[in-house]
Amino acid sequence: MLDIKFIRENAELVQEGAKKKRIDFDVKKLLLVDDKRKAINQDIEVKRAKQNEVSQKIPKADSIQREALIKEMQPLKEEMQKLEEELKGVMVEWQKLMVTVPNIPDMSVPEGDSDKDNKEVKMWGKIPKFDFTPKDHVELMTNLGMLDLDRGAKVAGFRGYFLTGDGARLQFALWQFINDFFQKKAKKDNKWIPMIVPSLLRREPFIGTGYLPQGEEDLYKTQDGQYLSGTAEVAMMSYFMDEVLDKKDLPKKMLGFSNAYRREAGAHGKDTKGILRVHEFFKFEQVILCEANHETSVKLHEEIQSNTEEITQALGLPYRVVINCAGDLGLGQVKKYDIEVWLPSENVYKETGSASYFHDFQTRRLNIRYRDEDGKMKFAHSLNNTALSGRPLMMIVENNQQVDGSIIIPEVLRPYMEGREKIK
RNA sequence: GGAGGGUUGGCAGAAUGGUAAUGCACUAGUCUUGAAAACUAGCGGGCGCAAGCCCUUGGAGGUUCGAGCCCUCCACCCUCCGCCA
Repeated sequence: MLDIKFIRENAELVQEGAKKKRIDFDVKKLLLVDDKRKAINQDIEVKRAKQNEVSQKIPKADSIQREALIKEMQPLKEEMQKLEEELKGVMVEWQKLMVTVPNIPDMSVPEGDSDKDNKEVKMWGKIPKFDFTPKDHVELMTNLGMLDLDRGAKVAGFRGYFLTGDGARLQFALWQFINDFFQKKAKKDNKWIPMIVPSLLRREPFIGTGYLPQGEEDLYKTQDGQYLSGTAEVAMMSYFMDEVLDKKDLPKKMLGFSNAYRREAGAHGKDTKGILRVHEFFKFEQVILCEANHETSVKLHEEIQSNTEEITQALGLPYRVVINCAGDLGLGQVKKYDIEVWLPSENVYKETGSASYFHDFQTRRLNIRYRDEDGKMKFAHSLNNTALSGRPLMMIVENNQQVDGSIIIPEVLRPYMEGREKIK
């Protein structure tokens, strides 16, 4: 959500931003509705001032005057009721338009229509060269008893899977590694509070983070009206919903762990093999709330990005970083980096995480504020990045495979795997 | 599932249906070598150069000239009972 005042004063900028994001949005239409809103509002305000004025006289008046005053107020009441009815209609339209106003992409965000236009900004590691025909993770993991897709489908349906034996152990090892990684960071700046967060959530957090009302069909919904979230971001960001934070506690840095549920409604035929695209997985997520300052947002954005790169490097996974083009940005995002890890079986880099910042787009919706030194209330800024999604597991398997089908365990994970070097 | 109680500013906490006290915290100023204390002002949001006006008591409706207060529905919190683990 953007400030309507800001939109009014920067209509052109907002329109340009929408265009750059390839989002169909007409700022003029909103401003027209807003004009109507303001006009009716003003009319009501004047009438209400009159009403307040007379109402204050009534208790002090004698009974004859009182009768007269009440009689005088009756037509005013009817007029106001009519105006309020009218305003209600305008407000419905106004609200509807307001939640569709996209945040403005940063200057450094490249033009483009889709993820094909994302720009590579960094590459790390060596793509493995195999002197044998590499296998995909399905074959490797199934052979090693790490993954059971047949029973996954039998029990959970399409895209269902079980991680078994060393598959489960390796996944646990990754989680422990991530947790320790951030514990070490926490020792330095006393931040990075670990949290285990719910994924069965009320509607408000999704509206607040910008996943609803647009993404209705991407989410699972329960018969009680809650939704299952596709990322811990939704719950973590909403943790401080409707609260006022102490400025001295900022930035808040949180490391959250949760289930992630994705309907993948638009991706029925896509990535149907293996566990690249699944309906349910676990994920570590970094979320930061900071002071309302662009430079601070940018600095922390780089920080959470570098955290994820450090992790990926520690795991020895070759990756590249792309800056998302404007057409590939979400409604609220100002700028986004994707980190993509090399997937040998498909000969491409595949996304494993995504780092974005929002300025106060989310916090305005979620009503997360802090009191600044000047005594004023301000909406905080928010950012988030994946720390570890479900994908690195299969990336490790494919990149570290040996000719005999065994898997070299990344050194940093060995302490969590009884010191073993290989899965065979 | 049943019964009852509750939700007011950053926090605590008042308000016979007559238009949101007060305290604490916070910010600025005065005083002070500095701090504390004391004093003064500000301290939810919007419009306005200003005077000032409007909105704001969990949310949505209703009754009324006027609703924090009365009525209806909803959300959440607490206590007890039942059920399950």
